[in-house]
Amino acid sequence: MLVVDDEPQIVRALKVVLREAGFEAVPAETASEALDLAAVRPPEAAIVDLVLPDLDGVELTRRLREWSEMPILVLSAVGEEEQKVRALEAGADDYITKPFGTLELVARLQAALRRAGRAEEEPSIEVEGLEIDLAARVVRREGEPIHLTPIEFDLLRALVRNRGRLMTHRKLLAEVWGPEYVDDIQPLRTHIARLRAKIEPEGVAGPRYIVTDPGVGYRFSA
Amino acid sequence: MLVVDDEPQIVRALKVVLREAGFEAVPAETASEALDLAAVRPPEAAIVDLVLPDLDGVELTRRLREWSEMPILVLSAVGEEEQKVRALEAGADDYITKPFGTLELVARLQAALRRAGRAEEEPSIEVEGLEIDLAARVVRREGEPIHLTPIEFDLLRALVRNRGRLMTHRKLLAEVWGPEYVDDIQPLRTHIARLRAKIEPEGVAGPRYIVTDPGVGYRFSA
DNA sequence: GGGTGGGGTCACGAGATCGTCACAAGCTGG
DNA sequence: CCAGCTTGTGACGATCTCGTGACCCCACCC
Repeated sequence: MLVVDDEPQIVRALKVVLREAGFEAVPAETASEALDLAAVRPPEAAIVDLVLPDLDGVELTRRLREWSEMPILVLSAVGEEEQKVRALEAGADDYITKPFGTLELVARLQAALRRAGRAEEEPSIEVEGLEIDLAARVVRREGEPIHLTPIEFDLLRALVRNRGRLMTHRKLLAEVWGPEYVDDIQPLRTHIARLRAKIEPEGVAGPRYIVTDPGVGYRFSA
Repeated sequence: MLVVDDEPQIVRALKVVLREAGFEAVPAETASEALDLAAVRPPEAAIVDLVLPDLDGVELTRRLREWSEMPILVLSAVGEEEQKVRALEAGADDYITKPFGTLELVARLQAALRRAGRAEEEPSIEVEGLEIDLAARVVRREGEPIHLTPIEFDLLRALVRNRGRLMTHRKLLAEVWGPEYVDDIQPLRTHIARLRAKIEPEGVAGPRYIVTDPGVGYRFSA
């Protein structure tokens, strides 16, 4: 995440906000520095202030667009319409006027990333040889695809989405079967057994991924 | 260009602005009317007011996103941050607060359209002897052209564009037949069978390309 | 009017999936 | 050590889902 601004306090604020949202901020003070940084290690997206010491943000946007399709957000204190139009026509993905809410900034950034990176953005999880792609609905063990029935997959998904955390019997039943089945524990046991038979490594004593918390529920070990 | 707003003067203003920018505005006064219109003839993009008589703009956005990836711009008089975040998280591409400049609106609309079109598909795909030219609507097996009916081709295209990923019955039905047919599974089965008869190699046990995930949908094996 | 191609509907056999049950094994507290 | 509980698991039948061939309807074209 490239952050281009010559005001240190803005950069510092953005760094904090972005880190909280799970992004790493790479700062640049000038347009030329930004272009150099982007060329060396292409960032996932750029946040560009309109006012910079050398080139302005619109021109920087244009230069970046010559070779990159990364999302670009332009920040500015002035809300003048002509500037917005120029920035957007230069290829910016969004134009945000200061003062802006940090939540809004993050939301707009994520909206831009969602648009741009649908192909690359994979909610794919890998844990020690087990690979789970929630979007594609594919599970692989050591690269080999494993076929799971709908209930098995839903069960695994519920556990993986809360990996590390304990899922009570009732929670799992409510999520997979529906809230009216929270007391039907036996089918849950059966399906956990079937799921383990498919994903757990053979020949090892005790389950590796899905561990039982006796009397309470199951958890996916992180 | 779908315009959803219950205030006639806004709709009239948008119509003029959009026509000047080269777009045709299709007006809808309520969310349900908008959903119906979009289902019958999918627009290139939608401009949605936050306040509507039936559902609010955020909910409408969510409904549209269930089956469409068209650009959606949300308009609102209130500039409250929480609303913006909700709208963007629901899948909106931009959030514009009234009063807005018409030039800005058009610029943001065009930015959204540019982004949407940027993710162009590869026009031709080949997988183990099966060659699919999306642009020319031609399919070849071992170099021999195969004739597919419109539905068969749309079905194959939807599967191939998401190869490796699972396509649920509902997704396929929404994409090929339209969102109002998401429950008509039987025709889907029939057309999958016809499509397989044309593209799958003969004499081999089990389908090579289009595999079934019982109870969930189909996937094009990668 | 007849022919043709596309697409929906139906019925039925085959197969996959799921819940139930029975039983063995393990843990726990007395 | 034993009774009582929970858990894991294999077998089995009921049920749901899928694939498929036959049929019909409709629009279009000669």
